[in-house]
Amino acid sequence: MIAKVIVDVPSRATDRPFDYTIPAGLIGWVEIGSRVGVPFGGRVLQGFVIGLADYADVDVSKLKPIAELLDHVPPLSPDLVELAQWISEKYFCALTTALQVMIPAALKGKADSVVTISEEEQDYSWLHAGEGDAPWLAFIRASGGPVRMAALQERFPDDAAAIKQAIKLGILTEQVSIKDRLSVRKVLTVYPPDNEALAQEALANYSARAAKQQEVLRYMLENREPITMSALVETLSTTSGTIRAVADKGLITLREVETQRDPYAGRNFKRTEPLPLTEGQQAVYEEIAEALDAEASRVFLLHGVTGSGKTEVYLQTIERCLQYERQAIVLVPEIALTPQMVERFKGRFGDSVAVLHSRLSNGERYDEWRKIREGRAQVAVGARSAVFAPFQRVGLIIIDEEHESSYKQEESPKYHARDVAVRRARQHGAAVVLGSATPSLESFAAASRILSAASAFSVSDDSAKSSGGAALLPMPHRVGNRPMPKVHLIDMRDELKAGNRSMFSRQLHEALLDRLEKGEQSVLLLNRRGYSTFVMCRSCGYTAQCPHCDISLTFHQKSRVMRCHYCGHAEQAPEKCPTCESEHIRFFGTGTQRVEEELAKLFPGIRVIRMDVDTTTEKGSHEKWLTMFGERKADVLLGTQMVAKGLDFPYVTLVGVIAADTSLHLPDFRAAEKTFQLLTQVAGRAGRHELLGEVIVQTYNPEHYAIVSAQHHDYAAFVQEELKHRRFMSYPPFCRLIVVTLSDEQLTLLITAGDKLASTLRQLAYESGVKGWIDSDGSRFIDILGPVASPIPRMKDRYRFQCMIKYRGNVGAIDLLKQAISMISGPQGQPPVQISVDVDPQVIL
DNA sequence: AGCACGCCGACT
DNA sequence: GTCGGCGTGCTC
Repeated sequence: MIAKVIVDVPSRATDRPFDYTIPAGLIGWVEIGSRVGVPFGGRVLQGFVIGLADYADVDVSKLKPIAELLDHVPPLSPDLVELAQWISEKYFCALTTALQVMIPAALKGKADSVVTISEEEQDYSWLHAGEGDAPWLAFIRASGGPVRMAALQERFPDDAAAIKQAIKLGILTEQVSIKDRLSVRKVLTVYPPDNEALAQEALANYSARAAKQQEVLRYMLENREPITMSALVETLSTTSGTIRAVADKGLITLREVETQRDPYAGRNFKRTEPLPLTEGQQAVYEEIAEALDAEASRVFLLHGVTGSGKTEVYLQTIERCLQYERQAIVLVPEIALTPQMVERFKGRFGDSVAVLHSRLSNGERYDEWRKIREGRAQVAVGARSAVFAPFQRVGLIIIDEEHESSYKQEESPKYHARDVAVRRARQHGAAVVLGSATPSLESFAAASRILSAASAFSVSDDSAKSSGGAALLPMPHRVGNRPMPKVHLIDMRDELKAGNRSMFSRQLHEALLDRLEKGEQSVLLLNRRGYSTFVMCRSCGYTAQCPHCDISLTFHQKSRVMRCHYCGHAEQAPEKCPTCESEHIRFFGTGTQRVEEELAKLFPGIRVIRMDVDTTTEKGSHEKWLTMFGERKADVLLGTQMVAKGLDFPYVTLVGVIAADTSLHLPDFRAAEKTFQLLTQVAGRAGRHELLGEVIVQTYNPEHYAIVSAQHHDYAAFVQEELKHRRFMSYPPFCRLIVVTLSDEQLTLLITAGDKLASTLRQLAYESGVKGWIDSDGSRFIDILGPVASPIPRMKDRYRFQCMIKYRGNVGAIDLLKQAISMISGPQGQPPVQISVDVDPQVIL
């Protein structure tokens, strides 16, 4: 039996299966999806088995056996291995990279080796200048067994060469194995007496001086249940020493017991029952239920206005799904994965919910993952990567706020969770529900059949035969028919004309004052996308730039340090301008900070919670602020994007947007869409309950369609206008994009390679039979733009150029690109410069 | 990615 | 004469 193994080296040259024999002892254990340690080029690496075969593809004499099997149960299943293969092809990454994102970081094994002395009685004094054994050799001898290589290196850092030599000469034998980074958590547990008669007797005869010990013993005899040491200490208000003393007498037993970490341990989630559905919810529910009943892999776009009760629909469709003994995955944008959100799922489904988010420790995430794989959880709620939750039979995948760009991973593999979800659902015959108040144009186009199916959904690229597309399920009304909040646009140019130079318009000022008097709460959004805190000289215009990347340094108030977001370079902020020596160097602090100061000035005694990167980096701080706000310990919640998502506070009756336009004019074709989405989302935070809500939007572009449509809660109007622009400019959803970034330290090399890639690609496209490569009817075309300097032209001392490929229809763009790259690469496939590919990019800044 | 093999400069 | 620079090639 031969195992096809993908080794954990993410490079083009090794991105293919290598064959290994399976040692007799492991036959039957090694499966597709197994994680193994294999000898590879003189060392032992972690690898994944992606196939089993009777015969090897290479000469049998070259084969080596698998060195070890790393898990009893394979961490991946065949369907996930297949999904990884799809990801590596579609998103242009090494297969091992795709496999790695599917397992928790705790299982990313690293080689760990031990050495032993091969022949004990030899005289090795010749190894070093002195008498007898070298100190490191003596150390190994003294230990009497295998010594960890890492320990040896740490203790004898100067003898690395000698130790290596000894291994080579066969004096030392090295044994390598893969060690996981995971630690199983153990808890010291107290067990009741085995011998009750003896214990009863001891209890009666306990020395009067050991009352506490007696109490411990009595407790254990009465309760007869194992209890953790810490809990026992707490209940009897004693010390572990006392308990140990009882154990030393042999009356009770102490044992280390493996436990699961539960990040939500000790939290009681109030059980909730399904709510009666409104007519609109019911109709949507039935559509989805029908697909669940039929085990049909269908995609639904649930377009529900803010406050229309999407979550309740999710909960009830999940319940339906669970009835078929199939599992459900719920994806939520990281930032919306708040305790409020988790509570709703835990409240309905209790312990069968596993929660996966980035704030968990490696160990916690591993335990939640195991809970899923071992069938103890039926529902997984999590961010992007939860789409890989290792369920056996997925019946339903829900993607909440499907338009969020955080579903696209920006590092390799640069996958989009929405597209992966659709693909995974197809494997399992599962339904996909994409929910949003402001669907992405791509999803909306797919659902409303504006375009031919083949160009609509990313997934339909590889199967023109599948109908692609999605079914549109609208929920246009709020629960209880609550009105949408009234949105006022304030033209800030008029404010300036009227002599108001403050960042608050007179209307917003008044409204804030009003809420303060009534004791109601307000949310203030500072739309700060694309604007960071930087250092600038007011006299000469100098701005502090990173010496390695062409980008402004970000100023951190606390430490007065300027830092580069891309490479981490940091330096002290200067006292005076380094070019003109002027003292007028200004630090433009975070926008939110300035707003906070202004608020304090205008409204003395106002209680403000500020949420931005500075105040929410600490673990749990995000929750802390929101809880405080929920308890009405503040009048105003001020923040960036993060205050716009999924929050639901009954006393919020005013939402103010300080500058709606900041994201409108970014050089990104999605700028208008992002602005519309943000305004709509944040407006939805107001008046969700009994109290009516009001929204005040300050802008310099009160006639822009993105802002006007948001004012009228008119998604359809926005889409109609935006689609016109997209069609005219040939952007998604009217075509698909691939951005290829080339980077190198040498500019000349880079330019040559860039030109070569683009011309090769154009030639290939021309030859590929897309006649004239721009098809006149527009149903199929491919267009190659560039190379041009990237928006960040230099990063980490490397220059960057990019090409953009626009295409539509089944033109095999990814294959053409693959071909072109291999044509400009060397014989081993080594590219002349570093090439990184982003398929369906979300941010084109 | 690492590591070995291999062909040209400054040293005991 | 050798030690060692890192270019090229390979890892089942």
